[in-house]
Amino acid sequence: MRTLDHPSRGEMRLDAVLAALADPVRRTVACKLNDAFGDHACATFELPVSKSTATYHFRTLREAGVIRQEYEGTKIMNTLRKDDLDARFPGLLDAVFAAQNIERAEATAPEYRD
Amino acid sequence: MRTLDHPSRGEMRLDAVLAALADPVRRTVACKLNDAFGDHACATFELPVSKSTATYHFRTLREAGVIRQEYEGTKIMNTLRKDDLDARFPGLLDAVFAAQNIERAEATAPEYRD
DNA sequence: ACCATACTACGATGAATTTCGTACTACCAA
DNA sequence: TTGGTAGTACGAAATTCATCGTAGTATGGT
Repeated sequence: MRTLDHPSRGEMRLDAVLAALADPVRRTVACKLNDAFGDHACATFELPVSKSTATYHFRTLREAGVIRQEYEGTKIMNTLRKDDLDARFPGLLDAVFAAQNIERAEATAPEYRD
Repeated sequence: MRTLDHPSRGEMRLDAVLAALADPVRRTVACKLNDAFGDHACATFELPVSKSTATYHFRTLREAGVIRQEYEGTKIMNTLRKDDLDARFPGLLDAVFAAQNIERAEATAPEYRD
């Protein structure tokens, strides 16, 4: 059985979490996991990068503690570590997702902001 | 009179804000501006980097919209753009500062976390 | 006018990040 | 057992980032 290393709550570092979420590809992954319920295999994300680059981004998210990755047969199921993140850095994840939704809304709607 | 460019609220990008705050030196600057009241010249921060590197970090923060920089004689006064950030990305700054304080507390106290 | 102060601009350098292709492994299904 | 699927490992290239030193600019003070 293959397993992957994850940081414990206390091992999560703010540097790593912010750096993980600063990248648009990775932030998209985290947001999708937050919106969609449950687990999702890496392949279901349709990221604008190659397969090996996707592997790199998923690993970065996992090592920062943002997602949990567990083998299920030949697939890897990804889940957002929302409870752990909320316990470690309260409000951070929600604020980032809210911010992301604000920008996403702007991208498709007329711009009244400013 | 010398002036410096700042993004408007609507021009602030989440990518840039998160990247700015992901760096420990820059996050320290932002936190100090949040804690200490009012403006502060660049030189008062005692950062663990050279003067030209400090310039680079302050510029990065300004261009992301995190701080405002205004000349005052030969000095530059830095202020946290808290109102603007709160309006643009509600809760983000507070969550980051809270997270930073959690880590800072761990660094000096016995570790009961996890 | 001169000097000191506070900071910038520029160019260089090394480190880290992001990207990819190719080759590989593990697992499942027929 | 043969093949397909899902993802990794590794090495390489391109880009970005963080760092610095040196030289320079504006401002204020003496």
